[in-house]
Amino acid sequence: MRALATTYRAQEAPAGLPEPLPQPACDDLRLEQVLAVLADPLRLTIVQRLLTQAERYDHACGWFGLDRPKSTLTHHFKALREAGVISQRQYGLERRSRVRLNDLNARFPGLIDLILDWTPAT
Amino acid sequence: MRALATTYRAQEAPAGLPEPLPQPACDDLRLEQVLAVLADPLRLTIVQRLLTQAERYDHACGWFGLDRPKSTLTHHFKALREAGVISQRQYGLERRSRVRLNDLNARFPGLIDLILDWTPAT
DNA sequence: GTAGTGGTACGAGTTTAGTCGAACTATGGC
DNA sequence: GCCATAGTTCGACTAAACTCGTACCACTAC
Repeated sequence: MRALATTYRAQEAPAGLPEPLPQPACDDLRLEQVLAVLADPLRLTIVQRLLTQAERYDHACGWFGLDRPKSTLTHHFKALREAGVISQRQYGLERRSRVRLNDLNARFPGLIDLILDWTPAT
Repeated sequence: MRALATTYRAQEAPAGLPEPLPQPACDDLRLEQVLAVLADPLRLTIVQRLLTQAERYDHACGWFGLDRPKSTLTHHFKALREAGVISQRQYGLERRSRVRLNDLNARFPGLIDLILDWTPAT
C-alpha cells in the first residue's frame, strides 16, 4: 500500500475556492501535536480514508460514513485541522476536508506512509 | 540530522546479557500506541537522546539528567517500553534502556527519522 | 414564510494521562 | 549486619481528552 504515498498527486487547490479555515502555517507544525492527533484510531481512519479514497478534491465529514454523533465528528475534524493535518474549506453548507499532503511531506517525510500502512485493530 | 538514522548501527545484544523486561513482540506493535507514547515531549526527548548520544550499549535513566522525580521517570520509561519503543534490561541495580531500532524500522519505516529531526519547543 | 440539511458551540459526564510524594524492594559495598 | 543507591509501586491530585446531547446557526428548496 505504501506506493500510494508517492503516486498520490499533490493536488493544488483550483482558483476561486473558498479560503481554508484558520490553520497553523507549515512552519508552525509541531511533531508532538501531529503525533498526538494521529494517536486516535478514529482520526487515523479519517486521514487514511482521505488519502486512499478521496477521488475528487475533498470531502465533507458525512462522506466518511462514521457512526458517531455530529458533535463528535466536529470535535475530531477540528483537532485534525488545528494540528495541521487537514485543511477545511466551506462550500455553502458543507465543510470539506483534505490532507495537507505537501506540508506534511515537507515537514515530516515518511509520516504519510506510516498512515497508509496502518491497519485498524480487529 | 536525518542521516543518523541509517548510519546508526543496529546493535545486537551481546550474549550473556540479562533478558529484556516484558515487552510486546515486534508483530504486536500498534502504530496508534507508538504515536501516543511519542506525543509527549519528555518521552520524545528520551528517545532522541538514546538515538543520538548513546555511545555504549544502553543507558540507565539517571544518565539522561532529566530534572524530574524518579517516579515520573519510571512512569515514562514504562510507557515507552509497553508501547514497544524501547527495551530495558536489569543490570544489578540499574535498568538500562535502548531503542528497539530493528523492530521500529521493520514495522514503521521512517519513524526514527521523524524523531531525529524533532526539535523541542523553545 | 417553513422545513430540512450540514455543521458549530456549549456544557456535562466519564475516562485517561501526567506529576509527584511517600513507602517500599533489591542490589552492592563496607 | 548497616547503609546508600536505582528503581518500583501505590495513591492522590490535576489537567486534558473523548463522547455526546442539546441548542443553535446558515443555507437551500419549496
